[in-house]
Amino acid sequence: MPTHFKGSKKEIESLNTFIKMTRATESINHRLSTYLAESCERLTVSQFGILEALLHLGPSNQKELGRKILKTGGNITLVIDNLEKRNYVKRETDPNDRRASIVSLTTEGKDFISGYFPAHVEKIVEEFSSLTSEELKELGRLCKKVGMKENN
Amino acid sequence: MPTHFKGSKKEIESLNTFIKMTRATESINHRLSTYLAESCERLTVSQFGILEALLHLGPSNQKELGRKILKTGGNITLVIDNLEKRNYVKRETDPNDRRASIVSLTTEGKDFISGYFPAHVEKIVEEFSSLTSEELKELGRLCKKVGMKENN
DNA sequence: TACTATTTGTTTAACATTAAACAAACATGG
DNA sequence: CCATGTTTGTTTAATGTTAAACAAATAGTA
Repeated sequence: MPTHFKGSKKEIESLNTFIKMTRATESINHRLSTYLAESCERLTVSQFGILEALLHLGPSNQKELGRKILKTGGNITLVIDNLEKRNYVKRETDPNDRRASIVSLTTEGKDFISGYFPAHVEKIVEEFSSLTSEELKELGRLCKKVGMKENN
Repeated sequence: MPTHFKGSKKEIESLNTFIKMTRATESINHRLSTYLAESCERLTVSQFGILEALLHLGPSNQKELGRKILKTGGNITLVIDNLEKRNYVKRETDPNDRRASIVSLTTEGKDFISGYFPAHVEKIVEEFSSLTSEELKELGRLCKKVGMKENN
């Protein structure tokens, strides 16, 4: 559903692209999130994000994890609390800095995420299956170009 | 930060594009949301979304609004409750269907949203200013193509 | 060494978000 | 007309999300 706004060509095009981009991202995430919740009772996208980060980065402190998945400190605390409850991760005080804790995957967590990840990848490939290889690359390039705006 | 995943070319490209797309959308939304909260004390993106929809569609029931901004019924109730508290919207029972309520902008809400909206547009134009006209259109086309996947 | 600035995770408050359950109202079909 | 199915908004429970405030720990400087 395009915007009802009446403005310059540039304005309308920008608004419409923003809407399409937001819609597409939300749709994909919704589908991924639904599939995830079905595959592992009520696991959420943010919890998955932490597990994924730990799988690839290895044990990390909360600050690093927050930076990796772009969430705030308070949020990380909650998400990790809930993952701890599920016994997917454990926290240990960092011997080098007692303010910090090192978060790592438990055996259970490792088993889950390494088992699930290929299905996750499969799902994502499926989400972009309507695009050609060239289009996929171009979409990535354009998103990166837009997202880089504030890095200058 | 690209994925650490080792897989086929298609898989890696899909994952990377997904990450870029998500990152870009979140960045833009974060900046818009910050600007919005500064412009009107603690107004949230979802509240703005309802106001925007009402500005363009006129008085609507909650179901329509939920469909327009792609949020669930329970969430709409909360967001509108909070907008009502700010006296930006009002609810009236629909005379044709007593289960439903018609939500409309108050004078205050109308003043705010019609005054703020041009700045919102300006911000979005700015967010996409790194793209050429052609790129902007192409980004929109690709996002639409991806997002349409589940409409078949 | 002492003081100040910075950092790390936690807590708090307010709001968002979903799925599921529910009640009232409406629509449909026999 | 009545019974059944559907719809609309609300409530509930669980989780997410942010900014701000805070305390403990660390780093830097005089």
